[in-house]
Amino acid sequence: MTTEAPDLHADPRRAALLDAAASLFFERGYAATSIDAIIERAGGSKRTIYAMFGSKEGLFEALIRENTERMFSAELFGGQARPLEAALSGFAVHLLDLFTRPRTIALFRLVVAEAGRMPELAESFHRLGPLRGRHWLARVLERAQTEGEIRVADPQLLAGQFLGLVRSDAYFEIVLGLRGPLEPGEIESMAEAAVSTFLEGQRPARRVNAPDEEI
Amino acid sequence: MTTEAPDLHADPRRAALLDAAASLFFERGYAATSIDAIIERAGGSKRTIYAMFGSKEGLFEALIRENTERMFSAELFGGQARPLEAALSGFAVHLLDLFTRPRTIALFRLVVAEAGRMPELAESFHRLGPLRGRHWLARVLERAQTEGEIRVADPQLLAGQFLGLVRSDAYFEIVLGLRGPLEPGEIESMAEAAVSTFLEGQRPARRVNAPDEEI
DNA sequence: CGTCTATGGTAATAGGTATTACCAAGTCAA
DNA sequence: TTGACTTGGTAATACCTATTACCATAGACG
Repeated sequence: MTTEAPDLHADPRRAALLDAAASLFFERGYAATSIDAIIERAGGSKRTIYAMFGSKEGLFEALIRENTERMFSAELFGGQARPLEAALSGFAVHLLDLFTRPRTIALFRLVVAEAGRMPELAESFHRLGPLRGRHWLARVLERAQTEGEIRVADPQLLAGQFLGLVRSDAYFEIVLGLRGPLEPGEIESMAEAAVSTFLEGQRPARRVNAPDEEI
Repeated sequence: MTTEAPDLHADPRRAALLDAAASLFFERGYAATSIDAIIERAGGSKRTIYAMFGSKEGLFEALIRENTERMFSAELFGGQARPLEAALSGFAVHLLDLFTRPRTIALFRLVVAEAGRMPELAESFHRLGPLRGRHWLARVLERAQTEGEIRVADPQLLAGQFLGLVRSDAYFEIVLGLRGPLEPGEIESMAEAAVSTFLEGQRPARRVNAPDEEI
């Protein structure tokens, strides 16, 4: 009883139930996963689930929220902010690494699948997860503007552009299960390519100097 | 018996079943939709469904395939290819319009939800839908390279970058149900912004001429 | 006219579902 | 020891599920 968290953490029963439920929801989806199956994997009694989470949907919501918070932990979005090129590269690598992990993909699929029927769930996933990254990025872009490295009309819109550019089409394909998670080398080259296009564009005739161009 | 298509088209029973099934799957998801509910909405008998599609999954696959083909009809990806800027703008507008429609979003959610359990379904959705757009775009970029408008190392990768840039973060948010479909004005300004960043980049210090810059 | 096939309607099969109830066993503090 | 509580285990409730079987009708085709 030294410094006890109010609700979560350090309840092994609760953690076991959430773990079993997460792996089942991840592999079978929400509707196809039964409370019986969760109990069969975690042990214990259904009463415990209903006492702790109220309903199947309550269990699902708690699970999505806590997994989102754990996966998108704050350290990922706190790197150096200067110089801009390095900040963007580092952010892009973190983003690709995090977003393309199998567990992150499974979580995203689950949220997308139920987004039409559980709008608050999708909202909380976005707020606790991806939105934090976009806000951090927008702040970086705003600071770069005050230092004259870039001219920004709308930092949020520009941050959204950069996010899309980094994910490119590869994220789309991974979400669809058409390719497995990315190799570290792929992540780095995709991040470099995204930063380059974002800053310099693809029309070389208008570039003054193109530093590392192959002949 | 003049020019009869081999399997689909012009079978009103089949069309009614697929229509009812589509709207139910779209609003409830795959697992939560029952054959009984489909029959209740479309009329007829369950035997007919099993005679025509073999199983619930067969019905689902046929429905996804045919809806994908219809929504991503070829005309959308056949516009003018020159000048490059106009081609990219037109493509971006079409892409945003198509991808953010409620029916396209519902279809995508369904495919993503089952991508882990029905990989061939996701593959066929991608091949019959989004992939066609990327191939068209890659060809446009390749042609622009031969005309000297752009320098392209890997047309497919660059096409993927452009697709991500156009979708930006807005598509992500629409898929999550956080904002409704885009207004035509939004679509056009997002498309313009994407083309500009793609071609010119965001570092004005290195640009030689920036045509329409506000003071 | 008689088949043949496709369909609608109903019911059977063989389960599975979320949720609540009930009861025995354990846990903890006073 | 007493009481308050949280659990595990089992069973009941009141359905819903995909799939197959059966039968009567209806239209098509020779």
